[in-house]
Amino acid sequence: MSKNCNFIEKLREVGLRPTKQRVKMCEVLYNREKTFHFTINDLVKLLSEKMNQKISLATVYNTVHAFEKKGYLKEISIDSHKSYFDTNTSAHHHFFDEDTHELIDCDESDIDKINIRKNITGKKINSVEVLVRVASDNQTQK
Amino acid sequence: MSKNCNFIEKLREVGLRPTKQRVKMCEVLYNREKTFHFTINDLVKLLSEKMNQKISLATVYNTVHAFEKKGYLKEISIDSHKSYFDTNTSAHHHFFDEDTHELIDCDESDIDKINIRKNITGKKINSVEVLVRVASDNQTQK
DNA sequence: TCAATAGTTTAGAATTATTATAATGTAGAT
DNA sequence: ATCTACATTATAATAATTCTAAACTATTGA
Ligand SMILES: [Mn+2]
Ligand SMILES: [Mn+2]
Ligand SMILES: [Zn+2]
Ligand SMILES: [Zn+2]
Repeated sequence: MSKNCNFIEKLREVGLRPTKQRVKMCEVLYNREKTFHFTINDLVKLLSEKMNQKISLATVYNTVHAFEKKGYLKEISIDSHKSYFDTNTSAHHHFFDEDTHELIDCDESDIDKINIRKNITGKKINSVEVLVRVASDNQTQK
Repeated sequence: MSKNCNFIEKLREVGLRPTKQRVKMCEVLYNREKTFHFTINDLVKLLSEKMNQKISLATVYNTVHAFEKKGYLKEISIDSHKSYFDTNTSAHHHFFDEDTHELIDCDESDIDKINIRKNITGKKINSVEVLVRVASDNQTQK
């Protein structure tokens, strides 16, 4: 979904009722310049800051999964312990900052197209994604 | 750890007491031809099949994490909902079969070396790993 | 306009994976 | 054989997520 789009209309278009919770979540998720990467916890915190009435945790989960199913969010696996989501649903690569636990999108130009030479019989490739883990390069004095 | 190595000696070398639970876990994990990819659940099932006395779940977790800390297991993130481990601790890429939830190692020759053009100030690259998701290519008849 | 209805929200309970606790057991040293 | 630090274990605790069922509401069409 694009910044400053009419979320009420957009939700209707994809067959989701434009409730105030969903509209507010759209605003928080999509009214921004750049891709947003978040955990459910991040999102709950943001929502409680930006809304007078709190949205229930169950609704946040329901809505995130509803948006994911409609193709407006994508789940990213970087940590086996919690789920990360991404408002950029296209195929793309990531940097993951192991200090801050932040995800950063790669541009097309950052990494060449990956060429897969192996073929698994009877299987087709659904996605090819690179994860670059980075961390502070401060050395402990030697 | 290599196949048919002396696990008792090996454990001692790295400062882990060679208890019967640890030795049995070594056998199950490392006495095989190929890399072993598993979840804790897989491992518990295997162990209970191959051992008369059962190993407690807490011990399985403790031991897996002990082996990971010593560099004999590596955690792989493909699914935010459970942890996968890998007896191949070197830097390498994976195929993930979304039908069977099986991980398959890539060889060096399967994917060219990834060239990262982007640089994140003050951060060094710890790892670059590719995950290729595959699934059955049966089409629903058109 | 205003019920009827289907879809939505919600609090709280349930489930699942994982970690912590603390009592018991044991490998290796003396 | 005894000691002691380290390990194992059952169980409880925690954390993330999903389920449930009752209350609520957006939309429809009489
Ligand atoms: Mn999920
Ligand atoms: Mn872990
Ligand atoms: Zn992204
Ligand atoms: Zn592997």
